[in-house]
Amino acid sequence: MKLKTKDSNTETDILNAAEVIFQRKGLDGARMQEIADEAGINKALLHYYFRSKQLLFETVFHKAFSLIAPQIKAILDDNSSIDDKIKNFTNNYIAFISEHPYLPNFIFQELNRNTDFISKVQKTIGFPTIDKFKKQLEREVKKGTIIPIKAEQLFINILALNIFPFLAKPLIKSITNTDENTFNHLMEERKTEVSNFIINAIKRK
Amino acid sequence: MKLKTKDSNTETDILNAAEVIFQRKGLDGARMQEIADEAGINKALLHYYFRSKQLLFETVFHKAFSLIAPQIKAILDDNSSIDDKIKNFTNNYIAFISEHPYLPNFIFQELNRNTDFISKVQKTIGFPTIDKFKKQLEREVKKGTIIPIKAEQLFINILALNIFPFLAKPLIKSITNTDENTFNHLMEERKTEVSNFIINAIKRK
DNA sequence: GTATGGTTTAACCAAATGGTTAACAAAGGT
DNA sequence: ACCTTTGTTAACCATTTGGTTAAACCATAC
Repeated sequence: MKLKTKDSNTETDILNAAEVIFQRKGLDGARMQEIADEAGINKALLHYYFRSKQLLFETVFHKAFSLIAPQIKAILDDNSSIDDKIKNFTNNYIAFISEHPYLPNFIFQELNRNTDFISKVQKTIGFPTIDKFKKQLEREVKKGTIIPIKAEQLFINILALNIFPFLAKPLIKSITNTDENTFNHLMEERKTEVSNFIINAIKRK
Repeated sequence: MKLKTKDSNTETDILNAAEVIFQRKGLDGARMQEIADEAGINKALLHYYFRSKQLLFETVFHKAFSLIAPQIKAILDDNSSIDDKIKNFTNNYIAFISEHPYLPNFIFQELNRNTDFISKVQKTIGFPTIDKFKKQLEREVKKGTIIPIKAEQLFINILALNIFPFLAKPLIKSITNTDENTFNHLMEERKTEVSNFIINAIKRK
């Protein structure tokens, strides 16, 4: 028998369980019964609290996306220097994902499967645009501290180098023939490796 | 009524249809009936030719993976210089994916969902390891033409910068506020942008 | 022509799945 | 004590889904 403490009510139990199952199996692969089991409750309760699978899923997705959005916002809307943005994002993001390894896959997969999610989420979350970053970068390029590069391309590169390894984990582990520990060690190294790489790439010679 | 030409038999019709549906919806999201409709045949024929959904899926996945594997192999096992490897892969891969935009998502998603796929595929396809590339890179680093960097990290970076934009397409389009055409144009630019970026990053100053 | 073999289909089936219902339990207010 | 609201459950339901079957179709060989 499950005892409820003050901070463990059924609703958050369900959300936590749904998070685990959806991130592991995706929207289509997840079973409502499986989520109920994971939460240790009756299946009908899922519908009592969240009406439908779709709504439960959207709640989970929204929550997941809310965790990542601010970090991207930091690159685009922050007042720090380009160098600092790169260093901070690299360091913070890799640390963050190491705690939530399923998150990137979950988000990108469902974003691709259901394209209108992004417009839905865009409305509810304060969603960043690239404009400010663009101006900042143009200033730096004009100053001559940075080689000419489009803001869009640099932004893509920053995201790519940080996020991709976690999306491609099984492939990378297989090709580089590394076990879980060695992979984690590689990611740990990337906290500085990646920012050095980027800064080196855009620095004037 | 569908006429069969010499090179259009039912089996390849099914494979083509399955490719489309599986890449669009994933293993769990795809419906056998939908694949049959796409192929313009009776659902029972799917089982006549491929026994089960799982086997049909594995055939499609295997085929998809076979398209990408040789390109990765080119980085790792080729005899060309590091610079050429980067230039060629960048140029070829981006061109290739522009023709098969669903491919990367499909592969990485299912690779994450079903980890033992990779060992299955590894057995049937001549699958590259990183050893040769590692030695080549160590030689270059010792020569002093390239800054010190681990082969694993450089390899990850090359893949990341090339593959990630296609995985993150919906997010990127949304944040950079670009339409389909502009996105494609950005990718076209990356054919040279990415290799310059990488080479700049690893070149001795 | 008709026997033979692979190919294709409509109809069918059992299991699984998201969702509902009605009854019951707990909690809280009066 | 009694009633109302909220939370929880077992049983149930309609539909969907992967898969099967038995009969029909059709080319080719005899």
